[in-house]
Amino acid sequence: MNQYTLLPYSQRPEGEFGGNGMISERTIGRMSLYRRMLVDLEEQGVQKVFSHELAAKAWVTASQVRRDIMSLGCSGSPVHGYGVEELIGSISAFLDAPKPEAVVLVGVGNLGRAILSHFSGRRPNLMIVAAFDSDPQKVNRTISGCPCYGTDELPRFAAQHGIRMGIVTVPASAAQAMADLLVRSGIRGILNFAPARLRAPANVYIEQVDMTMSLEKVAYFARQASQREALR
Amino acid sequence: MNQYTLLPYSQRPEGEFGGNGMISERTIGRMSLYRRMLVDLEEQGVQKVFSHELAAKAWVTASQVRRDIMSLGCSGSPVHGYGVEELIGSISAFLDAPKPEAVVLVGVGNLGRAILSHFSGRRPNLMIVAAFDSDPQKVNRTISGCPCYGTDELPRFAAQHGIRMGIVTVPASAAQAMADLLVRSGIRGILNFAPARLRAPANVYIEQVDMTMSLEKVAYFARQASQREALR
DNA sequence: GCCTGTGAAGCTATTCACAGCT
DNA sequence: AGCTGTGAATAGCTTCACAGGC
Repeated sequence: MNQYTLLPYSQRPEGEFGGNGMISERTIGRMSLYRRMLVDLEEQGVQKVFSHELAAKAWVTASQVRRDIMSLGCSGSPVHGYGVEELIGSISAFLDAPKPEAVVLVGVGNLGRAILSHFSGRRPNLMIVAAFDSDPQKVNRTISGCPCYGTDELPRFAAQHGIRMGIVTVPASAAQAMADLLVRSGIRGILNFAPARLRAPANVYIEQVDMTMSLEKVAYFARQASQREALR
Repeated sequence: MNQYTLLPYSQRPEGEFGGNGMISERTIGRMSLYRRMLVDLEEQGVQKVFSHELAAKAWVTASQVRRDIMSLGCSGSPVHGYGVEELIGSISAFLDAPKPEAVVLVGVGNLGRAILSHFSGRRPNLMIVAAFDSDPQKVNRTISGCPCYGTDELPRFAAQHGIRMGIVTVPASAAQAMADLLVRSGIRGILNFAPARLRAPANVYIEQVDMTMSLEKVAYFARQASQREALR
């Protein structure tokens, strides 16, 4: 048994993500979702919103919305609902760091470049400030407005800029090595697009985005749906 | 209340995805994961595997692995574990359609192109056979080995080729319209990368890949981790 | 009437724990 | 001794249902 062995919930190091009394991982995800919807509403000039309206947009139940908002410590009026601006403020105060945060990306392939351009200029408080790649052809260039360096410069760069988050878009074969490098560089959260389960010490949060798994899930359920229809 | 209103579990149209007696959505995802790991093992010449070995690779518990395999109707020997090849066969028989399936992609932007090249030639039984875009500049070209057509040709193409799955990589503002188009074209499963909650009739399965939400989750938990450390 | 806030109930997913086997 | 298969227990998440308010 090494540091990476999965422990049962009860034995995991105290304060595991989403654990005891804290707000759950699922709820955090929905907060992000609600905020996006609320920002849309605000742009449309809407000032008040009912839980069932937000629920319809987010494709969850109204109870769920009320629970989530409750866990924020926010409250609404039975007559007018929740204040859109106030809610955005509360969610942001809860989700975001006090200052904008810098993020690095490792692996400047097709997917890496797509993600660079996807996030470039999007979130002002979550910015990809540098990309890293082991291919000498790619370093010391600017890609989608983002400077690209060699992976050997990552530890120094991360320390210098106090980076806490990294995005991994290297091939599966290199993913674990890059994750280890990120962890050694002081990173505390990794968003991984490589089709490999990364392991890291318990104090590093890892979010897996597994497109192959997602596509296979869709394939399975699409087939189920077709078959059910054929039965009727 | 329209066709898109979210119903409580108990009232949803019978045979909802993952419902009654069926194998759960989570389990399906893990099947895909296990298979990938098993294929790796097979390539390394490994013939037998214990639940705890697979569990360590997939980053889940051994109980979980045994349960999942049980739900496949597969069984192993207490002495040697599970047969790698046999397990791959059972998972594939369960997950895959009898024949290779064709998939379309809508939205040939940066992300669309990245996904085209990501999946091109990868899964032999899940192939993106065509891409669609409303930009006339992009149509009638080949991108990453995949022909690109105008979105107006989608219904005909889908009907002709019996397409059941679509990948959406258009901007959020166009996503719902494209989902509607896919549904009208007979699609039964959508993998959506746009930061918008798509709605579709209950017989269409939708998998959301929300990169912004994922990144914000990572940001939140990375910050939590740092703060916990600072407390010590 | 129609909303919020929330305790209680219900449901699902995961893990425990151990019989059974070799 | 060490594994699988699985009923039972537990944990976690979502929804119900209703009091309280305007």
